[in-house]
This record gives sequence, structure tokens and C-alpha cells, in this order.
Amino acid sequence: MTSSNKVDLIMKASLTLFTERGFDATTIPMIAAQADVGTGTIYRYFDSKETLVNVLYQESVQRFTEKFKTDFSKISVREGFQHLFYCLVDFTKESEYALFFLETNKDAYFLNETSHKLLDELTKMLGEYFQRGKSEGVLRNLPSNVLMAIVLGAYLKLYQLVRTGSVEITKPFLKELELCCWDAIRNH
Amino acid sequence: MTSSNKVDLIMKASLTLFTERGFDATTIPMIAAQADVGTGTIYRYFDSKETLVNVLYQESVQRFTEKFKTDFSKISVREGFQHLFYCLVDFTKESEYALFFLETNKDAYFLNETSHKLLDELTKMLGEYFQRGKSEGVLRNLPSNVLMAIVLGAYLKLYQLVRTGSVEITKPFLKELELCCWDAIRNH
Amino acid sequence: MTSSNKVDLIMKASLTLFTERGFDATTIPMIAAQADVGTGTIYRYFDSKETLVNVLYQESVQRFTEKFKTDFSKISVREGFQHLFYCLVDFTKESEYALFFLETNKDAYFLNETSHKLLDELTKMLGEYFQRGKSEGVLRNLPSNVLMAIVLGAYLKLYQLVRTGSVEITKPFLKELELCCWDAIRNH
Amino acid sequence: MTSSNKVDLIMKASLTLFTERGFDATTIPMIAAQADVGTGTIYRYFDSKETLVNVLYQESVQRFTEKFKTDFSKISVREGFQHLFYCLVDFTKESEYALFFLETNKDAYFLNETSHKLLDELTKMLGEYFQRGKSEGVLRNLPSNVLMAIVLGAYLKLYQLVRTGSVEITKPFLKELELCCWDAIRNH
DNA sequence: CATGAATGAGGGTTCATTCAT
DNA sequence: AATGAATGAACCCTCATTCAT
Repeated sequence: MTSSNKVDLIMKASLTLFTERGFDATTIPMIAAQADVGTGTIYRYFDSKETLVNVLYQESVQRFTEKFKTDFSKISVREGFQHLFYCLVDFTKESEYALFFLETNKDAYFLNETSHKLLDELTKMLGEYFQRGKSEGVLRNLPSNVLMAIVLGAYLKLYQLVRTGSVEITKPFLKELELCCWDAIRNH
Repeated sequence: MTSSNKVDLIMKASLTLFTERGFDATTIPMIAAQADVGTGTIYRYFDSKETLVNVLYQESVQRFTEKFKTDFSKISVREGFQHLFYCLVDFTKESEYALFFLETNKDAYFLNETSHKLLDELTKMLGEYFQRGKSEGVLRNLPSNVLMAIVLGAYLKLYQLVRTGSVEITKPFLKELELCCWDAIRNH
Repeated sequence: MTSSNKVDLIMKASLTLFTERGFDATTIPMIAAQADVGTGTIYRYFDSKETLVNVLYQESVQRFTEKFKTDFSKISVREGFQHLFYCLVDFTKESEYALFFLETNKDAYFLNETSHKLLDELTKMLGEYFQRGKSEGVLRNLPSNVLMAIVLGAYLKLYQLVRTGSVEITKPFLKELELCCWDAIRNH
Repeated sequence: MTSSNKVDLIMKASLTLFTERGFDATTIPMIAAQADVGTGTIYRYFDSKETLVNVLYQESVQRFTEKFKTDFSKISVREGFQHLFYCLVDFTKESEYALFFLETNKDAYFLNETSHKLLDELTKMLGEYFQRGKSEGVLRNLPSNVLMAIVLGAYLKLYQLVRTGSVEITKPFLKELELCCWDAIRNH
């Protein structure tokens, strides 16, 4: 009933396909078939395939950024990490394909300026958290982007296993995973 | 010796381009230009673009597998991990693009059965190592593929930073990274 | 009266756009926007884009034919030519784009039989006039369609200059032009 | 045997189709079929459909300009006109479709800067001729572009009749036509 | 052996036309 | 009656693949 019904179908289909096959291997006819709309319909809502992928990317980054925002001054570095980790978990729970922006290399040729800007914003927020952790001596003294890469890279690869059904998510499992990642970056 | 020269040129060019731009965004003329051969020449040595990418993938996996093979009975779990980690380091040192097979999702549509089989072989070897670690109580009690995902995911994402020049590799840096990864999966 | 209002809007918009951009470069949405109606509305009044262009063409030819009709027996060949010339002038004065049917090559692929028939009717009338002029020895002894082509071709090309603003129309200017054309075809 | 064999086929086919049906109504598959080449082949030699039409246009204008160039100081205005007229005749004799640039409105959206420049060059040459004619009092005192429009418009419309086979060209016929056009613009 | 000109299937995209509202 | 969202055929163009040289 909502006018954006078709838009949602298209975005959901695109997100899945882009994540599974990549931008270039995903064709507009594929998306149209998956979304059960005509190919022309996609162009009623998105100027081009590139626009579509950027909208998707930006929407993902923004939702994650929103979710991640919190008053870090009120929580410890340890709690901050738990917050980050369960943001990732919640985010991927909403959609198996939501971490699309993590799979996409940030210098992918199809990303536009807005996409870069939004990612930079998120990166900055994450960077500030990691910086504080290092200042307090709680986190390893490695560049923030390295700490991020370790956590996000590990989680991403892990979630690919979830998608293929090789691994099932349970509460205790998540708890242990969180510990893994935390142990990877904290000072011992 | 003479003709295999061209094969090498083609494979090196392909590896770089596939890793940098992805399989679909890389065209045969691009590879030919980069390798400084005619487009037709590529087809003299490889049946198709898909064949080429699979040969490349398999060659990568095999070289890595070969490098990884060692008599684990003679070393501790801790030493085994160091072996694994420095295999990754050595491998990427040979070519920035060598980890192509790690960047390629294992259910990528263009991988054929042989590629899957060779990857499975490597996975099995890695699995055995992780299994032993768990049996000895040294590693966390998580599925082996999860432990692998954490280590490889982290290293892979990290190496993407190296390729973009955001991070520089030094000996002490590698040592700390190795510890990160080890701390992520070992029992505390 | 009410619904024909929309028809008029659509036809006026079409005439302008078809003349300015050509049949193929003019889209139905363009016409709809220019006429300030919905795209669907155009199809309420015209079966198809081809129907529309033919109705337009026929209407133009018919209006011109009506204007051109006169009792030639009462006027001289010279006066007849002035009549023809000022028919062209009046016609273009009504709308800069009215000569659409002259700009359209008569073997344009989109013209249907009715359009051809109506043009033939006009051609016949013009032909009779030119024939008489030749019989009386006033006009050059060239095929009538040739005499027509000279006059119409010259006037048409001239009017394109008017549309681009390169030339301004004044009474004395028109008088001289008329003489040009007359001198082109009369016997000297 | 010449390497430009295919280029010639494509250009000839394009010229015909663009002239007969217009730029927009002519599709690349049509041109390919007419030229008896694959669609891809066209893109080996021409960047785009727009490039193709511009090359064609420029080639036409240049060949005509070359033909038209002469030492006007050595001939009278009357002789100059004969030169112009028989340039048109020769030009169209080489190919029925050679006057493509006359059929194309000079503000057609697909013409690029080079095309405009070349046409301006020709226009300037023609303008100088007409100017001289007016200075000497031989030609009517009308703007040069008007005099041009009359002659070129008349000839163009005339040649469309030739293409449809409605009119046959003979030497005496041409001689009379030349007189028609001359009488249209000369001072009486 | 090596090449690159030639090809056509299939990609992204547009737009004439339909139809539910 | 009027609309414009939805559609898919057909556009322009690319590129994996072939083959004559």
C-alpha cells in the first residue's frame, strides 16, 4: 500500500545480490527478477545501477552509524566494545546482507562522494572509540584502522559462514565470539 | 621455458587485476594489455576467462597449501600458529595480490569443482591443526571454521590496508599482529 | 469544447516538438509535459504516437489546402503566385511550426496512406496552377514538381532562419522574397 | 584489401540511412545490416553513434568545401554562381546522399563543435561570394544567408525528387535549373 | 606461435504503451 | 475523464571469444 513498496523490493533484492555476487556480476534483469518487478521499474526509482548501489551503501552505513551512536563517556572501553560488537550482531540480524558496506572495498570504483563521506563519518566515530581505548591503556597500541580491520574483518568473514549455513548463531556462541574479538585487541 | 613465459605474464597480470578490480570488472583486453600480449594469446593458454580465474585460484591455493605443510607433530600448537601466520605473511610478501583466494568468497559463481576441492583440502589441513589445538585445550572451543574465519578475516582486511598504503609493515608490527590473532583464538 | 481543449494542447505541443526535434527525438512524456497533461491522456485521444503525427500532418496539409483554394480562373498566373506565396507567409505567421508538413520528407516512414492522399491532393492543386502557368507561357517549361520544389524548398530553408532568429520578417523583405521566387520560375 | 574497407562500408550505409530516415530513426543494427558487418565492428571504428554522424557530416562538408574553393578573383559573379551550382551537381552525382549536411539542421543536437566549425568555414566562403555579388550590384540586396537559403533550399528539395525517381537529370535540364536559381537571386 | 580485427550475445537504459486508480 | 506507475521490447554499447593472417 505504501508507495515505496516497489522501492523496498528493489532494494532488498539488490542488497542480497550485490552482497552475494558483487556489483559487476549482478545485472539489472537479475535484480528485477528477484524483486519481481519490470526492469524499467528500477529506473523509475533509481537513476542508474550506480545510484542504486550507492543508495544501498549509504543506507547501510547510516543505519549502522545511527545504531552505533551512544554516549561513550558514560561507559567503559570494555562496555564500548560490547556495544560495538552487539551493534554488528543486531545489524546482521536485521538482514543477513546488511553488512554490505563491510564487504565493499572502500575504494570500489562505483562508490560516489556521498558514500565516502558517510563511511568516513563512521570511521571517525570508530576511530575515536579506539583512540580512547588506547589512551586509557586498555587497547593495544596499534593504529586504530588496524584494530578496526581486525574486528570487522573477523566478524565479516564469520558472518559469511552464517550465510552459507555452516555456522549457527546462539547466545553463548556470540558471547564467546565477542570475547575472541576483545581478546584480539585488548592489552594483555 | 619460452611459452611458459607468456603464461606467467598473463597469470601475473590477471592476479593483479582480478584482485584490484574483481573478476567481472576485469576484461580480457585489460589483461592482455597489462601482460603485453595479444588478446588471442590468452586463449592459446586458457580455454576461457573462467578457466583462467580457476587456474589462478588453484595455483594460489596450492602454493599456499605447499607452504603451510609441515610436520605439526614436531611443533607445539603455539608454534603451529606462528607457522600459519608467517605463511600468510610470506605469501603476501611474494605478491601483494597473492591472497586472491582469500578475498574470493568460496561460493563465488565462477569457481569450479577443482577449485572447491583444493580449497577443501587446505581447509581440512587447517581444520586438523585447529582441532588439535582444541583437543589440547590450548585453543578456544569454537568450530574450526570459526577460528579460521577470525584469523583469516582479520589478516585479509588488514592486508587491504597495506595495499592502499594506509599501513606499513615492519617486523615488530607483524609480531604484535600475530599476537593479536593468537590472543583472539587461544584459551585464556 | 471541454475535451477538445486537451486535444488542442496536445497537438500544439506536438507540432512544436516534432518540428524542433523531429519525430523520433520527441517522446510522449515530453509532449505530455509541454501540453501539461498526463501521458495517459494523450492515448485517450490518439491511438499511438504515429497516429498523432499523422493527424498533425493531415491537419496541417488540410488547413493549408483550404487556405490555398481560390478561384484561379479569376486571377492571373502572376497573381496566383502571389496568392501561393502569401498563403505560405500567412500559414507560418499563424504558427512558426505550421510548415511541419513541408519539413517532413514525403516518404518519411511514419506517414500513413491518408497523409499521402491529402498531400497528393494539395500537390495536384499546386500542379494544376503550375500547369496553367506553363500553358500560358508565363512559367518556365519545367516539370511542375520541380517548380514547386524550388519555391517550397527556398521558402522552407528561409523560414528555418526565421526560427533561429537569424532573419527578421518585414513587409518589404517579404515583397522582395516573393519576387525572388517568382523570378526563379517565370519565363524570362 | 585496404584496411578501411569496413569503414567505407559503414560510412556509406550510415550516410544513406541518416539521410533517408534521420539520425534518431536510424539504429546501429540497421547500419550494421546495411553495411553487412557486425554491430560491434562499428564501434571498432567509431566511438559512438554521435561520433559516426559527426565524422560523416564533417567529411561531407569538407569535401564540398574543397570542391567549392577556387580563385574567385579570376571569375565573374555570374561564373561564380555557375561554379557553385555545378559543385552541388557534381557533389550529388558522387552520391545521392552526399548533401546530408544540407538536410541536417545546423542546430541539430548531435552536431559537435568541430562540425559547427567546419560548417561555419563553408558558410563564410559562401558568404564572401554572395557579398561580392551584392557589392558589384549583380545580386539582390538581401542578407547573404537568405540568398544561400534560397539556392541551397531549392536545390536540396529538388534533389529529394531525384532520389525518389520523380525527376531525371539531363544536361539541358541542369542548365535550366541553374538559370532558375540564378534568376532567383540576381538583380533584375 | 602470436596477433588483433571481427562478431553477436547480453549488459544498462529508455520510452511507447497499458491499466488500476 | 484523467492520471502516472508499471512494463518489456528495443535501443546503444561492451567484451568474451574466434579465426584468418
